[in-house]
Amino acid sequence: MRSDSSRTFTELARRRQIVDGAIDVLADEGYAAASLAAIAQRVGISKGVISYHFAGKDELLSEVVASVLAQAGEYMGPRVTAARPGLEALRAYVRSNLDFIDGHRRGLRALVEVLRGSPPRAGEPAPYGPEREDAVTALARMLAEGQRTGELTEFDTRHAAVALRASIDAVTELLRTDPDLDVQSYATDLLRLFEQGLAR
Amino acid sequence: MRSDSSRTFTELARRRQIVDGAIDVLADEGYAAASLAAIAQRVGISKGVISYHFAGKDELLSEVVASVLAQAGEYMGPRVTAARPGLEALRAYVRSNLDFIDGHRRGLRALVEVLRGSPPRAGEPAPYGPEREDAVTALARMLAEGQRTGELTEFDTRHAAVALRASIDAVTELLRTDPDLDVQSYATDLLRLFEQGLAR
Amino acid sequence: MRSDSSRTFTELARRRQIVDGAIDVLADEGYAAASLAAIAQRVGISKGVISYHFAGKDELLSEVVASVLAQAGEYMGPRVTAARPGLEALRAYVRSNLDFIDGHRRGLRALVEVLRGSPPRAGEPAPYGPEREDAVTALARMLAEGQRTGELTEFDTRHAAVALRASIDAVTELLRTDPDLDVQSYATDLLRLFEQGLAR
Amino acid sequence: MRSDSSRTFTELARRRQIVDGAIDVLADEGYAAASLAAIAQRVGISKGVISYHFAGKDELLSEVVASVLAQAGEYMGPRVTAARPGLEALRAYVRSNLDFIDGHRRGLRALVEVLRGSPPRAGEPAPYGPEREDAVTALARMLAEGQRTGELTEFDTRHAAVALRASIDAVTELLRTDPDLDVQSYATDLLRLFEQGLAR
DNA sequence: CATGAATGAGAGTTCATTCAT
DNA sequence: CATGAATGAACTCTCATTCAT
Repeated sequence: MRSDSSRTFTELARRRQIVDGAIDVLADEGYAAASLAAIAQRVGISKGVISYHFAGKDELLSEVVASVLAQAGEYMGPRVTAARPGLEALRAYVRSNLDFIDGHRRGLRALVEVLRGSPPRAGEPAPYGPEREDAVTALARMLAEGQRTGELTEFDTRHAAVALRASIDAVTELLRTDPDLDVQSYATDLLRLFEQGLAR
Repeated sequence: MRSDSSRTFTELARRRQIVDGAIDVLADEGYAAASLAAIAQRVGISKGVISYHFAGKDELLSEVVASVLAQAGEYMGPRVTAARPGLEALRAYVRSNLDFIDGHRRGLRALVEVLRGSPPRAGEPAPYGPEREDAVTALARMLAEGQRTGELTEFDTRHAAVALRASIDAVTELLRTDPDLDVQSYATDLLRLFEQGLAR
Repeated sequence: MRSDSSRTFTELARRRQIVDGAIDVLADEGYAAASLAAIAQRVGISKGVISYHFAGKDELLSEVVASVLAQAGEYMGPRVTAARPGLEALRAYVRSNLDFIDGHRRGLRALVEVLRGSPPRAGEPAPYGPEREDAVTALARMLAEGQRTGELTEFDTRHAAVALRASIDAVTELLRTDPDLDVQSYATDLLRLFEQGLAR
Repeated sequence: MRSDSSRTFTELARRRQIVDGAIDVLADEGYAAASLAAIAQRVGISKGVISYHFAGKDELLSEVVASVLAQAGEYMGPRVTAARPGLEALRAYVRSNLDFIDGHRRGLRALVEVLRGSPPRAGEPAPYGPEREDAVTALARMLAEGQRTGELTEFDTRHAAVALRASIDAVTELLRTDPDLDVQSYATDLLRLFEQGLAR
């Protein structure tokens, strides 16, 4: 993979444009309908351009995932960092994550489509499995920090992290069928549940 | 849809065999690779046989889902019914559900593949969305029952049900990357978390 | 081809039943939709029965054609024979033919479907070409007879026969789009046209 | 449907080439044998190319029909227009139509194959039924014009038009079994028949 | 840089036919 | 006699990819 800095400005702009088009198609029509032809049409370019700028469909979809994850990181990072380590950081994490999900529905929808649609390849880890694992691990670390500060009781941090991440991720799916879901309220309830459930 | 009783013994056996083959392929190679050709090859029959016994791929995949859900129902049903309504029933639900997941990994893997892979059709509800919704609703009812018995405090039962179902479902995904996961232990932790989190 | 007399009564009844079913499907749904499965379903038997009673689909369709042609012959034959040779016989031919077409729309529709749908085989005469040719020849003979009696002038009888047969056959097609067509009136006009056109 | 002018020169050439190949296969082997594979093989390209240039088989076959009809129009139009309205125009119509049929046997053969082979779709008019109807109507109008000029007597113009069109169309079928048919002579006989039959 | 054109593999589906029971 | 079951070939169509221009 070439780094961003090795690319010209125009090239980066084209890639950005294509990735955005892919997100649009994925969000609106789903993984199966997100053919290169459909994406090219949405962007208003020819299929060849995509092949020219991306090694293949896989790289394009990776870029979609990376793009959304990067945005999420940019949004959540400062908020979590600003919080006091431990319970407060956990709250910031959950709140900012759900805020982000609520505010970037299309991007999240596209992300989930790629995660769900990508076929596993024999002999390789599940597609985007490492990313998931990293997220769980990071969350487990925050919970452990809460234990260290004494705000949280003893429990298996990985198990709790798995449950919490799943509970957060469920919202994207939920929003599809119920766009009027009050995400803020869900965040509050989720935090109350986990705080009380994991409190000392 | 014809009923089981309108089918001959041989036909039911073939359908069963094909459904099992589909589950195998789905579990091992994922949704995208589960072509009729692949399934037929796995079973050792020709593609035409599948078309002969099923109206189409959709019906076959529906049968895969129905089959696993029916098995789950058979396993969980008696255990939940036997328990005292309220908290005890909730415990039976979570335990038996995770037990079932642990004991039917391939079936669950296949189920998830179908749920994830099935492309949405314009103007229709998300594929198997109703089934998901039903599961959440059933769980919410159990939580409400716990509130009525006084074992659980007041909270949004739907929100909690969403989180709990997501936390349970996460296990199937988890088992793919970590087959050694101690599901029993996860069940215990999950129950502790939710019981304490939702207790009066 | 076995003769009728070499068949048991039951067998003949079954063949009749299947041929009638084929006519129904052909008339209602067209050649392309007239699969053995569709015909078997319409009759209420299994596909195998058809294969048992007919050497193949070709023989079945031949039988459909033969059946309708035989009916037409039974209807028209006596009427034409009863007429005085020459112009009167010609009138009887055209009238009774159009009468028959008008009264056996489904059979004619089926007949036309088979004639149109049957794919030509390399090295063989056009399907049912001989039957068509026979019909033209017969008609040409009647016209020649009219010339001999002096009722008709000199002209190429084959050319006129071709035109007349085509003008008659056109009615079946016409009836499809315009079921209210007044066939009697068409017959009258057609006869006037040809009589005057070919009169001495 | 895109217009010709929105297509590149190369694309138009390819479409032309494919349409010609389709005509060849249709004329030589009939509708049933005119699969995309057969057409592609005849042209010497891969099946995909056809799908690339045509939305589907239907569009290709429509193009075959349109192509032949357009050629016919180009040939007949000026000849009919140049003639004095009434009987003379009618003569020009019949003569030029049969001339065209005689000179474009393969195209006509292909046209007839498509017309005959195209399966009817439930709820829609018969395939290319409107085109047929238009042809009959146009002919009826010419006959009516002949009545207005006093060259023709009173009769049902639609009935006569149906018969005349059928008599003309019969030639294509006839040419298949009898390639040596003298079309000119047939045209002469047909005109004499109809002129005398419809004359005042 | 970008395009249009072409490829070829693979998808699901249909269907006439065969055969053991 | 009749059936249900199975076959295997052929069908149209889709799509990621490649390539000459």
